[in-house]
Amino acid sequence: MERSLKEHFEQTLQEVSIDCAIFGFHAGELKILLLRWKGTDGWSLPGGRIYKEESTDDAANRILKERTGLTDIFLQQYYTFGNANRLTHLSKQDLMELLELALGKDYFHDKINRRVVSIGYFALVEFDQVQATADWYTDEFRWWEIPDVPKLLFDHNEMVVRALHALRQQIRNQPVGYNLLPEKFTMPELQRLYETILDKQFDRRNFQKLLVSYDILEKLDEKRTGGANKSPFLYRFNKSKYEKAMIDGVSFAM
Amino acid sequence: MERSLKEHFEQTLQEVSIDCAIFGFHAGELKILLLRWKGTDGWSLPGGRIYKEESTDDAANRILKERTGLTDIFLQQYYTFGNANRLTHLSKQDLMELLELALGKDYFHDKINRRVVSIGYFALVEFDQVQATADWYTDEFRWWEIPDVPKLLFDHNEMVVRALHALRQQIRNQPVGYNLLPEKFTMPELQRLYETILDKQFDRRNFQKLLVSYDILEKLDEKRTGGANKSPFLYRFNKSKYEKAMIDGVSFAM
DNA sequence: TTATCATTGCGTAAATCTTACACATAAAAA
DNA sequence: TTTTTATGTGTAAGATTTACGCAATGATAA
Repeated sequence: MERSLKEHFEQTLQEVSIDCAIFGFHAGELKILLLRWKGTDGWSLPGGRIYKEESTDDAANRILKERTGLTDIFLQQYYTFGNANRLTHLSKQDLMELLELALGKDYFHDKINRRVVSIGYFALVEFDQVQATADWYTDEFRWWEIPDVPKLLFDHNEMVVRALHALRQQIRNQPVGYNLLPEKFTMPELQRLYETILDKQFDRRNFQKLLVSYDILEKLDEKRTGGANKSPFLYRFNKSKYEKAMIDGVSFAM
Repeated sequence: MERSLKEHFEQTLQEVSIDCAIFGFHAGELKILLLRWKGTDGWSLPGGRIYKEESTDDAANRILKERTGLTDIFLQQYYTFGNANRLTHLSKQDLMELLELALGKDYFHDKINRRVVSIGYFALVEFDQVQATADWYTDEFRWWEIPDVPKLLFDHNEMVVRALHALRQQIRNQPVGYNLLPEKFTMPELQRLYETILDKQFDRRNFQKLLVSYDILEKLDEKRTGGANKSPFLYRFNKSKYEKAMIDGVSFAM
């Protein structure tokens, strides 16, 4: 009995990885950071493994730091992917060729035949702060606008869809923007962020009223000049009030 | 390079398990199914491992079937637990004694020193339909009312808290009741279910109006007699409308 | 220099949704 | 037969959300 238990456990050992959907906001568009696998045209989300002494949250933060240089940013687990066939949504042939190119012959046999569980995290980062770097597997990174995201490796398209869904869920119950916008921003910029994430237009007067009602914004005396119109005021988040609102929750019901 | 990659992967192999918070509703109370480990007084959530050919969802459904005899019930992943120390929230000493009792000497060394990632699922079941059975590790099962849940093994108290939170989130965006109530039920019974899950009282007239507005209920000609009062009408869910509402979502904002 | 254009700041009315509450009625118990 | 308890139904007040008007400002074009 004890022996069979032990064998049973060894049989059910898994590869567990973490994949991060890293969202940024730039030029009025929501973007996601993708990596291209070495010598191929296959793209995927940044990911990695969990070390022995790490929690999954620690591993996700480490991976994020390795890819973007950033620490202390918003990062949240949203779903764990464990379809038995999640590595083979491409044809096995195609996948083998890609992985062989990227990793050398030795590896792909294991990779394809072992099941992999992946914990999905999503992160919100300030676009301009990111110093992206590729990893072992990859030799290029690029920010993609959400509608332009190509067909990705493995089940990563599903990951993007679910991460986006989680982000949209998030925005309706907690404030969003602290990690996505620069320190100072205008109300139209904040609105554009919400509109982009939710893919929906809002009345600017009602939007302003609602966001001001959260009591997390400080209106500054400065204005943003340069546009061919009346200069909008700059705002910034009050960090402690913002954090309180993250805990207490808000209701964005537009 | 290829070799070190391979070694790296072997080093990061994980145990992945699934733990299920199984909620039932009986005698006006929300209850959760717990198992007692063999020869000990340590309780835990029902759980198990993932076989090679299974998806995590399949594994969760299988575990649920093994413990309750039920198939086709509401089951949803809510969080993946991966704190490095999640098996040692009891003192190592205490845990070793418990596991040795339950499993024999051979096992516990592995169990304690290897990190385990557990995918949390919660299920909603019709209490009276459940034929509960214990598993390898355990020799007793019992339904516990939520406030009475004792200190559990591992990090399972945190799991219960998070599962309950996920259930409460759920109920505010999708209808609940199909799997928790018998086929026919009265409006006060449905209200009691909502009140128990959310731990909050509602005005019965407003509750009825809101639930009726979802257009998922069929009012029957029958009444429930026996109470020392006016007999309430029986209702049942219209399955197709209920399923549509599960997809489209509802807003329970009381 | 001045008029025009695009967009912002600010405010109010209408519509909708949520909450509070009242009275008649039925089934069992006294 | 009367009392007790809880149900069935409806309406008004309050709060929130949505729709929309108009004056003001900064850049640009005339």
